[in-house]
Parts: sequence; C-alpha cells; structure tokens
Amino acid sequence: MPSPKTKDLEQAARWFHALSDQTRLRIIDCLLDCEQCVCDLTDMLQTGQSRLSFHLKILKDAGILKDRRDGRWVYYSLNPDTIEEVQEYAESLKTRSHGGRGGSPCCD
Amino acid sequence: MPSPKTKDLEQAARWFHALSDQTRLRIIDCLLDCEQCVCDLTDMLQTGQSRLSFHLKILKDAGILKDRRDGRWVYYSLNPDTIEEVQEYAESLKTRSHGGRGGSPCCD
DNA sequence: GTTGTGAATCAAGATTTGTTGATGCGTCAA
DNA sequence: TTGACGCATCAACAAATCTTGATTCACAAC
Repeated sequence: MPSPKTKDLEQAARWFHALSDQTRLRIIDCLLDCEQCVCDLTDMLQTGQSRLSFHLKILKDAGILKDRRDGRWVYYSLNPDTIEEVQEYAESLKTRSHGGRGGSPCCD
Repeated sequence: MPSPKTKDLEQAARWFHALSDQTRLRIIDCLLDCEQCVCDLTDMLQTGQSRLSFHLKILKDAGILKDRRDGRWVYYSLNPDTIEEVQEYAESLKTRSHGGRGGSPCCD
C-alpha cells in the first residue's frame, strides 16, 4: 500500500486548512444548494464584508470554491471536483485504517 | 435539508484543523497500518521529540488518535470512529452539493 | 534509593492567521 | 462624467500556531 506523496499531503493539508474554520464551514453550508453573491452571504452570515472576502479567498485558493462575475456582483459556488477529492481522501483514510483495526500491535 | 448545528461545525472545524498540517498527516500515514510508539515515530518522521509530542497532542485532542501506555512507552493509534465521522462529514458535503450541481443559479 | 530512558510540558521567540476599518478598483445608472 | 454600489485589497493590530531547547515527569533497571 503506497504512502501518499509529499505533494498529495501538501494538497490535502491545504484543503483541510481551508475547512478548519467555522466561518468557512458556514460559507460552504450556504453554498450547498446554490451559488450566492457576496452581499447575500454577508446577510446570511451576519458578518463584515472584508472579513467574508478574506475567507472566500482562502476557500477559493484551496480550490473549494469557484467564482463568477456578473456585472457588479460576484457569485461564489462550490467546486464539486475538489469536494469529491476531499471526500476521497477521507475515504481512503477510513479504508486503509480499517486494515489496521485500531489498536492492533505493531507490525513493522 | 437541515443545516448542521453550530456544535457540529465546531466539531468539524476541530477535526479539519487537526488535519490541516503536513506533519500531522504524515503521522496519520504512519499509523494507518498499526500503532506506533513515539520513539518509532521520531525515527520514521525524522523530527524532534517535542515537536512530535506537540502534534500528537493536537491529533489526540481532536479525537483522531488514541494513546496507550505500556511501561515506559506510549503507543499511538488511529481512532477509527473519528476517522469515520470525518469521512461521513465529507461525504455529506459531496452528496448535498451535488443537489445544487455546481454553478446553478440562485434559488433562495 | 539512584540512574537512565521515553515522553509530556514549559518558556521564548518567530511565523501565521484572523479581525477591523480604510482605501482602491470595476461596473452600472443617471 | 459623476456618483453609488459591490467587492477586493491593504494596513495595523490581536491572537493563535509552530518550533526549539530546557525542564519535568513516569517508569523500569540496577
């Protein structure tokens, strides 16, 4: 069973970092059903615009969100591809860890 | 479709924070097959003992690792229950986001 | 007891992260 | 062209995080 490459770990750490904040998880929650523009998100989350923009950038840089400008408005939406990759990473941890079954004695 | 409660978000943010660091992901990788004691991990990861202890504590506090003392040695192993919860959270994001199909127009 | 070893904790400093308010940029309407 | 609006970015500060080396703690062997 191959270990993940450093690059994969880097990527995964980036994803998880983007997800490691309640504000950002709430943003994601607001986007589960459909895209939203920034001003709607400030209303939904009751937060300052610059704070929101900061967190949106982190999520976007991690590949978790996409944005789309329409006139004066910028709409953010989830990037399903990345969400799926995150899920697959978590799934692989689960699958591979079940091989070791918790507190089994050392096997090296 | 109910939104996750604040408490769930808090929990999820804690999990993801614990996973948001390459060193910690490498630790997890070392524990996929079987438990390891701290001194083995320092060898495997080529890192200082106090640094490792710091990261192990974060993973343990997040519920991702369990520890077990045996004489002078402390053995760390994955906590499959938490790994599964993380995977389920990621899965729910994936499932729920597919309902919205990416960049679909706003529906509120 | 004393000593040695594995591991946690502490202290100090460097770095990163998050918040707030101000400013700048692009777009639209008048 | 001017003004208003939506949003990104900047500057400054507060707070959290990470690293390193020293110290402490727990246990076992002697």
